[in-house]
Amino acid sequence: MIRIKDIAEKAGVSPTTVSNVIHGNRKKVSKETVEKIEKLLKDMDYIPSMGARMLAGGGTRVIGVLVAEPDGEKHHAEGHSFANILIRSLELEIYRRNYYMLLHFTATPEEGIQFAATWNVEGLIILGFGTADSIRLQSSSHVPIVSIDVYYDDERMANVGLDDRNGGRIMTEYLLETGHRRIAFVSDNDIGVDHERWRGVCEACEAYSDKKVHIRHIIIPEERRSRTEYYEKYLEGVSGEYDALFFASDYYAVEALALLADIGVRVPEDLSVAGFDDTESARICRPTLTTVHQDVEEKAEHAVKKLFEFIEGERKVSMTDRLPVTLVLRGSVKNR
Amino acid sequence: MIRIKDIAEKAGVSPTTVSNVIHGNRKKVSKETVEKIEKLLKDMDYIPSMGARMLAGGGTRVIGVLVAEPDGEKHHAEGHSFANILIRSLELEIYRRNYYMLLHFTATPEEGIQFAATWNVEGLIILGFGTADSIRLQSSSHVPIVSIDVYYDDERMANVGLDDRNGGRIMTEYLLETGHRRIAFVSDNDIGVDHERWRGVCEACEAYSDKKVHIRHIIIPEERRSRTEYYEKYLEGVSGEYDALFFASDYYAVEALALLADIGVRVPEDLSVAGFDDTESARICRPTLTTVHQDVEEKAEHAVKKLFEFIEGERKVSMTDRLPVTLVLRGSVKNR
DNA sequence: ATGAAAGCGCTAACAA
DNA sequence: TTGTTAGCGCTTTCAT
Repeated sequence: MIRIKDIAEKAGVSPTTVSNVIHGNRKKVSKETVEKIEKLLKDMDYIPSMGARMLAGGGTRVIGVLVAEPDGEKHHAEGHSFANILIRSLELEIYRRNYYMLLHFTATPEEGIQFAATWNVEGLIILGFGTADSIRLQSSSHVPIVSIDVYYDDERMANVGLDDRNGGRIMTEYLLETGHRRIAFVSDNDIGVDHERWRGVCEACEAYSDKKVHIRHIIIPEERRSRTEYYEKYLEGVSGEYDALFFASDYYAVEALALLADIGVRVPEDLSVAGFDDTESARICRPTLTTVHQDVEEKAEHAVKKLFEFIEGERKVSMTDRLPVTLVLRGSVKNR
Repeated sequence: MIRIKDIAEKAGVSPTTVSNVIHGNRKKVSKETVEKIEKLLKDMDYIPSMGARMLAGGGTRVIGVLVAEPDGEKHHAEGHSFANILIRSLELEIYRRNYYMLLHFTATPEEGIQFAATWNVEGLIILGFGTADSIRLQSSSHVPIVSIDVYYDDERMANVGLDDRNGGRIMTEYLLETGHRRIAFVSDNDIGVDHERWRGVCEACEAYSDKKVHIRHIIIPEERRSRTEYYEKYLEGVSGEYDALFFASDYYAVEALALLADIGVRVPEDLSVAGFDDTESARICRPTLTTVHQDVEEKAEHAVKKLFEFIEGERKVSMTDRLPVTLVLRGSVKNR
């Protein structure tokens, strides 16, 4: 292992000078020295020791990414297929800035805090946590934190999410315009993101001229088994009761598409179906899924950008950013 | 921040003793002292400094996970939906052993090596790399490395993968038994994993009594656009030419299912379709997909277990492990 | 423009 | 069973 000291000796200068060159403090070093050292650094294949760096207090260059681990269940990991892309994009963005990503799946915020403290991370990106847990994390840690997809009562927390309400609204407007009057919004909860999407649904209906609109929010079980049981009971009658089913995620929508096909309900002829997210599956299923598009990579980029604004001491970092969503029209919705 | 020194002072002992308690060297410390220190550690909320630990040479407790970044393309990330679960399972296993996972998506092996050296990782798990890159990584780094899903010419590298050949074989045997005689194996390459699966296909056919069997290996473009174009040209005639299409991944199989539906080819009536992996999508598509099941979590567990056998100096670590696969019969294949 | 020196928190070899 | 001590490689302050 080549140390700064080794380079210094070879160059006939002091370790301080080498350190200065490494950190680009070029005002303190003569041009010739800089060049000489830089060549040596390369030739001798110098690789910094993160341990020493961390200890010496130069910053750890570690960003922690905390992913909420839904208590021992794995179905979630499968459902949220974009967590994959998100994590990848986060790492790309973090590494681009010469930082490193320490990824941890944590069941409790407390453990997450300990994790962050142990590594003395310079910043934290958290995802999948509820409001309460996110606040707990924010308040018990003093490093910059950016959360993804959380809704706070006040707007003092740094967060990047989607314009979920608008997503709910534009899809519902579209459904209304295409003649749907009995619309069910289907999600597995009524908090955070899904609550906002549902509010968007409501707003669109309230603003609509034709008041003979029926909407309902159906909450389905999150756990797959229970959900299947639920569908076995209620899916049969659904096409008589509703014109359109608007699911809070493509995952649920695609699943429903299959189950509807099983019981002979034709989509979109008998019933329209819409999703949210625009994942790969929305393009691959049949009929193709009309859905609300979100740009996951943009989300990651934005979150990292924001985190670094914090880290670099930017004063006026916006708190909650809601990235835009767009409508993607495909085959699962038809004019009535 | 609470240091070992602080705890030591409070307890009236030396830092060494505290360190010993922390590391469970209980033979060197009296029982009362252990208890006293442990209480203090908890009460004062001691959190170790990884930087200091790394520097002092007690091991970094960092495992690097290197994921090959297919040159700038993102379709891959979407396709391999199990990378998600794999990474999560890896972290869980690593953390269970009180280690930390540093995740990095790298375009070149060289960068990966630098990454590993910078952090002085105690071990490396690599995935998505080809044979050549994997060997390059193995030979230029002196930490234990376990690769996932790589095929080496010799068996000197530590690797965990699937019994891919058997997977290809059992599916093909099943197809033959159910009366299929013209079978195409479809993948986007003919190396590594896919090559093995294809060999399995061949072996099954060679061993089959009825020799009037036609098999072919079709290579489709990896890039989605080109693949779509390819399908537009050739998919039309496929049901006349083959009885069954056996795809090297569920992802491709499900995609084909949709495209076949588009052009009016009925699966399984006109043509049987099979996949490999048994991902979530195989259950959700219609018809449901007959496929070869692999256990991704087991793969992760196994890889980490193996890596730690190396780290702990185990001499007789097996080199290549091939985890079992099983047949999953669903609706996309029918008796002919 | 360059260097000397202190110290970050911890571990481990050695002493007591 | 417990303590003393010497670094690990780097950054940073203060001299020069």
